[in-house]
Amino acid sequence: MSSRAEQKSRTRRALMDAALAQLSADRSFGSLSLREVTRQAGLAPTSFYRHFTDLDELGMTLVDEGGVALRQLMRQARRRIVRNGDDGSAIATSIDTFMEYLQGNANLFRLMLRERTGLSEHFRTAIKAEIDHVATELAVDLRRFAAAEGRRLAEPKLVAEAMVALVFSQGAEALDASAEIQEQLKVKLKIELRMVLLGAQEMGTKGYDKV
Amino acid sequence: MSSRAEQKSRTRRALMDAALAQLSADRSFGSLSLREVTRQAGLAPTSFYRHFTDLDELGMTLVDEGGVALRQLMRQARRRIVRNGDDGSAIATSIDTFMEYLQGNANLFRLMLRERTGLSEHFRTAIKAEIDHVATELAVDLRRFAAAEGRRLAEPKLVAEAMVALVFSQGAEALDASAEIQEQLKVKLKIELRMVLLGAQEMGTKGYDKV
DNA sequence: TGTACATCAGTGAACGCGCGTTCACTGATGTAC
DNA sequence: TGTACATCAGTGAACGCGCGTTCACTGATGTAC
Repeated sequence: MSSRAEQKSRTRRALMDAALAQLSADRSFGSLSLREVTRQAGLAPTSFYRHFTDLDELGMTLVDEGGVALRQLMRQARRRIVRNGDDGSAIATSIDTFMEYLQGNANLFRLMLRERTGLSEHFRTAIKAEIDHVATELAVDLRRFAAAEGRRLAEPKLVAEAMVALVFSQGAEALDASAEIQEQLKVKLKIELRMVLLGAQEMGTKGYDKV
Repeated sequence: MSSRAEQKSRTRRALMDAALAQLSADRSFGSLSLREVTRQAGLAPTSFYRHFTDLDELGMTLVDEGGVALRQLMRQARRRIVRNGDDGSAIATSIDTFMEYLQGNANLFRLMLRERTGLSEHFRTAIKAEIDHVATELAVDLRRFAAAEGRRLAEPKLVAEAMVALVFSQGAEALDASAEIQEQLKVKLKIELRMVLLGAQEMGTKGYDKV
């Protein structure tokens, strides 16, 4: 890459980081201003247009990045679980991996969580697609684990969706919590996920009793 | 109440309704403007100050209203369940009640959902408190139901929190969905809640096996 | 290697706009006698 | 009931401010020969 192109992509990155930094304060993406973002990146407002047509385009780029990071997270969790062997702590390992990821990508995650119910249809759809992707992959894993243990699991996709919903819900709380509170959230989350999995196994084994 | 005071409270209501109406479009509360709200309410911008010191005060009033509505919802669901007798469909009845409420108070619910992860610490704390209140009440009910049926239920509070998280997560999706999709979401939600409850009963009966 | 020209990331001035807030006001409603 | 005065919800003009966007520019980097 030419040094001019390198410089350009560095600046582009600086703009994205500036936007993420603003999100870490109590800001929704929709309340960001182009001038603030460029100011934080140390650029003139007009320079923004050399990189993005508007803030929404920058936002969608960040959502894409969040999606990529989520998939990395899943892969890493899977690798760790396999490495550990099946010592029955797949859930705990996944949660640990998730929480580590949360620490390292807090602002990216904040964007996903905040705009999932946020401003624009466009954003919401994109984020929903990323989350759905995670749930689908998880469903495949759950099916595989259940089969490997010779267990029946009712509705693996629903189990996965419920788990993802719970993880994201706790994740939102964990974002600005102290390390101590985060530990408590991990314990709670672990029990909640167990309940879902156990219930699904029961339903898979004994059929859908009314509750 | 004097007619002057009545008129004043009508205007106050009009401002709150105008803000809620704006939220129904793709707007987060933080992106509302005082001028837009007063314009929609048919008032001069300056009139706003006769009713609220700023938009945040109006917002907190709406959050309070959302909390009241949530409690009404719980009471209504409980009444219906009792009326139906225990035909084993307590979950279905609760979900139906919730979805009806969602329809009737869409904008209020949107505010709660959107600002739960949203702008200000102040808002988030207030909304979290309302949701926690719901979970606590639900935990009491769950404990009672379980006792009535002579079952053990592990961690009723966690079960309640997981259920509330799932209901709110699906609620967010249901908000702008078609009637058809909403039916699907209800079915999914019902199964997910069953899983949690069944799993908790298993854990209550057989102890906390590792998963 | 040296020279002449093209590209293009970043700039600074300028624009019109909607914003929140202030202020002194108006006139209907409420109150005291 | 009638009169004089007080209250106060709602107003319109005005303010300074930060915003997004346009435009013509600069000067370093890249390219052709």
